[in-house]
Amino acid sequence: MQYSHLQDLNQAQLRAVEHDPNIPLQILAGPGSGKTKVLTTRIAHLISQRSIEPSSICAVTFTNKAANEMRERLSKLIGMETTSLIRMGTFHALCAMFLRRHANLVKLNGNFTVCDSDESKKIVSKLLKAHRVKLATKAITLREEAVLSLISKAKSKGHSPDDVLDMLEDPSKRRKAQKKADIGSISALIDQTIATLYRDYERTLRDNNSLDFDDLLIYGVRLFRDHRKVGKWCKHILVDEFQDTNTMQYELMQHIAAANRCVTIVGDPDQSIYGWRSAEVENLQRMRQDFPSTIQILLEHNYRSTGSILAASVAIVAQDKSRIPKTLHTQHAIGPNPTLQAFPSEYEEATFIATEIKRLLAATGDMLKWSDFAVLLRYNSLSRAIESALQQQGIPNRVLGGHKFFERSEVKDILAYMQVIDNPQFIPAFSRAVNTPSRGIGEKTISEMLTRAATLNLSPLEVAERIYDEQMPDIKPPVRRKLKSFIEPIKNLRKLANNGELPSNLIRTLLDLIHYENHLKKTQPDADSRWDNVQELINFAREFEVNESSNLQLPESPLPGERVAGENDWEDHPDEFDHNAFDEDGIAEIKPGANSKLASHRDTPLRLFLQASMLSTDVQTQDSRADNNKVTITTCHAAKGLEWPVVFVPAVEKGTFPSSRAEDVEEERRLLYVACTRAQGLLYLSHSTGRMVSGETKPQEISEFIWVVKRSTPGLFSATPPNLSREDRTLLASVLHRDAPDEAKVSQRLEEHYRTAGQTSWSSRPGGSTNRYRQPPSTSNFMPNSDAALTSTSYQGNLYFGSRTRHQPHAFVLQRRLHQQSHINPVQIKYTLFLEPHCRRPEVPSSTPRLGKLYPTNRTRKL
DNA sequence: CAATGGGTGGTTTTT
DNA sequence: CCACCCATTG
Repeated sequence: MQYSHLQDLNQAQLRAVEHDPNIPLQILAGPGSGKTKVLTTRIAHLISQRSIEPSSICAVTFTNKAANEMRERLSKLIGMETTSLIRMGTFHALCAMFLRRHANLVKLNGNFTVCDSDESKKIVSKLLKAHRVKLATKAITLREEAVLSLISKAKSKGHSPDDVLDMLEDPSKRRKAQKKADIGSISALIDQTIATLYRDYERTLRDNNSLDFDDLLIYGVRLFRDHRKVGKWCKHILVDEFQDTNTMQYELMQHIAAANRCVTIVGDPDQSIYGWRSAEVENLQRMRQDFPSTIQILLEHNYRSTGSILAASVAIVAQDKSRIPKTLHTQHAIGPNPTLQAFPSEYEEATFIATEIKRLLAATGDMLKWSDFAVLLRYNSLSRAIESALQQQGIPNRVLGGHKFFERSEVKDILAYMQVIDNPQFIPAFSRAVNTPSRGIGEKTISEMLTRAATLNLSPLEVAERIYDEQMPDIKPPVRRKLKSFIEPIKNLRKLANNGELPSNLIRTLLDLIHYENHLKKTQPDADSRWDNVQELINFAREFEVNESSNLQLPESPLPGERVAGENDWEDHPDEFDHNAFDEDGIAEIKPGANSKLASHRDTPLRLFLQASMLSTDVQTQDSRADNNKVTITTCHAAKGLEWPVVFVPAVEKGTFPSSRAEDVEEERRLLYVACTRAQGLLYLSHSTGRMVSGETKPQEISEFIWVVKRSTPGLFSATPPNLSREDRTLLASVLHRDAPDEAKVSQRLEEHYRTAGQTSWSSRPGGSTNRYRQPPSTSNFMPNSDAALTSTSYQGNLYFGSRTRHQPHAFVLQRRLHQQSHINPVQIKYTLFLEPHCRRPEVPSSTPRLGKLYPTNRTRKL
C-alpha cells in the first residue's frame, strides 16, 4: 500500500490499521473519528502488507448502504477488481448467499424466498385469527406487530419455539418476573398464545419454503457452526457497528472466524441504538471473554464537527449515568453554538428550517448547496410537515427511508410474480399474483386452492395449473377459465427464467403479458407515478445484472448471490468434504461433480435478483441519480454513519425524544447523540410547543434530554441562529475542507435573499396568527368547480391537491383521476381534497377546471 | 362470490 | 395516506 494512505492517519488510527491480524482487535471509535477510513485502510493493509487474499477477507457492515460506501472507498484504495473479491455485505446478505449455496446442509431448499416483514405480518395475522375468540373472552387483543416483535426477539436470542414452550411448561426455568404471574392468568395465556403462534409461524415459513430476516441469521449460524468447511475460506473477519450486533450475529462472527480467530471489530457503545432490535452492546465485553487476547484501540479524535457541536453532543450523552466516560477531542475551532429554538407549531418549525436553509445558502455565498443539509427525525411520519415546507419554498429534497421502494404495492405485485416463478411454494406471492390484475378470483377461491395444496402436498401454483390443465376438478364457481390469464404468463415466464433470462426482461415480458400498465391506469389514481416505480424496478434489475454479470466472469467473486468458497473448496479438496453432513432426504447424493450442474440451476439470475430485492431497503431512483443535490430528510437511525455540513433535528420534545413507546430511555438519549454528531458545521435543535398528534393539536414540552443540559450548562446552545459572520464562514469552510466563500458573492446573495424572502416565503409575512395556515380565508382559495372540463362523459373522479408521494414529489399540483364507469350518471362526481395545512394557494394547471371555493380544512375533506 | 367505494383508525426506529 | 372493515352492487 502506498505510503500516502497511511500518512494522513493519526497515531491511534495507524496502530489500528497495522495491528497484528492474528490478535483480535476492538477499535472503539467515537463519532467522526475516521472509523471507516481505518477499516478500509486496514483491509488494504491486510491485503498488501500481510498477504491475505482479498477473497479470504470478510467485511460485515450494518446496512447495504454502508457496504456500498465501503466498497467505493476500497475501490479507490486497492482498485475495483481486488475490492470485488472481498466478501462484503450485511450479516443477512452474507448468510443468504451462503445458504443458497449450501442449503442442503441445513435442510433447506436453495430456492427459498426471503420473507419480508409485510408478509410475516400477514402470516401472523392469519394465525392470530384462530386465537382471537379465545383471547376476546379475556378482553385481550394482540396486535400482529407485537407478536412479531416478540417472536423476533426470541429468534434473535436463539430461542426456538420449543425452547419457549419448555420455558412456559417448566416454571423453574422461568424468569422471576414471570414466576409471579399465576398460571392460567392473563399473562400466562398471552405467553402461551405467543409461544404457539411462534411455533405455527415457523411451521408456516418452512411450508412456504421461506426464511424471514431472523431465519437468515439462525440458519447461517447453523451452517457455519455445523459445517466448518463452509467458513474455511475466511482468514480475517471485520465487523463494523459492532455495538449493534445481536446474539445471532455475534455467534455468526464467532463461527466464521472459527478457523483463524482473526477478528477486527469497530464499535462505539455510545452509538448503540438498536437495542429494540435485540442488539446487545454486551457483545463488546463478550468478545473480550471469548477472545481473551483481544486488544482495544481507542479512536478519540473527532475530525468531523466543530468544538461547540461536539461539546453539546457530549453533554447530551454524558447524562447517561451508566455510560463509561470517554473523551473526544477535536482539532476544529469552537464555532457557532448549536441553535436551540422553540416554535408554536410544527408548521412554523418546518417553515423556519426551509427559510434558514435558503438563508444559509445565501449567507455562505453558495458555498453550501442543498445536499449539504439534512433534517433528522425521530420517526418517519414527522417528515410530512418538513417535506411540505420545503416543497412550498421550492427546495429540492428527498426522503430516505419512509415506505420503502420494495414495499410499494406496484413493486410487490411484480415481485410476487417473480417469486411465484422461482418458488411456487411461497403462498404470499401466489395469493397476491393470482388475482392481480383482478381476474375474479377471490378470497374463497384462493383459500380453496390453498387447502387443496395443503392436503395434496402440492404447491398452490401446481393446484392452479392442474385445475387449468383439467387434471383436477374445477372449483364450485368455475374458475378454470379465469386462471388462463394467470397460468399462461406464468408458464411462459418460467420457461424463460429457467433458461436464465435476465430479470429485467422477465419483468418487461410480464408487464406485457398481464397488461399491467393498463391495470394501473384503471385502478390507481396516481398510475403514472406507480408506473414510474415499475420502471425503476426494471432499472434496479438492469443495474443488478450489469454488476452481477461482470462479477460472474471472475472465478472467485464475492458479491451477494455470487458463487463463493464452497464449491471451489469441494473441487480443490474433495476428500475433505464431510459427506455425512448431508441430510437424509435424498439430496444427500449431491457430489462435488453434480453440484456444479445443480448450482447453475439454482443460481438463476432471477433468484439472485429476488434476493437482492428482498435484502435491499432502498433503491437509487433515476431522479436521484440525475440530480442528487437535494436536502436529505431521514430518521436518526438511518443517519448513523453519515454526516452533513448542516443538520436540523426538529421535534426534540417529550414523547418524541424519548419516544413515548421507548423501552430504554438511555438508548433514546444516545439516538439524539448520534443525530447531533452527524453535523459538521452547524446544528439546529428545535421543538414545538404544540404538535398535531393524530388529528389533534397537543401541547408539547421540550425534551428532558435537552432541558437538563440547558439548565446545567446554559452556554452550550444559542437561542438564535448564527449570523454567520466572516469568521464563522471561514471556520465552516475549514471544517468542510472547502474554499472560503467570496465576500462579494456573500453580500450579493444575502441582499438578493432578503429582497425576495418576503415574496417567496409567505411565512415571513407580518401579522399572521398561529393558525392562519389552518384556517385560510376561504375566498382566496380554490375548490373544484365541477362542470367545465368534467361534464362530457360519465365517470367518478377524485381530485387531489398534492399527492405527496416520495417518488413523485410534485406536491400541490392538482391531479385528476377518472374512473371510467360509463353506467354511472354523468352528474355524479365526487372529489377528494387532500390539503396540507401548508398548502395555501396551490398552483393549478390551466388545463384543470377552475375552482370555486375552499372549505377550510387541515384534513381530508369530501364534497 | 367478487369488486368497489366509503369510512375509519392509526404510524418508532430496520435487516 | 396506507391498510382494514363494512355495505352495496354486479
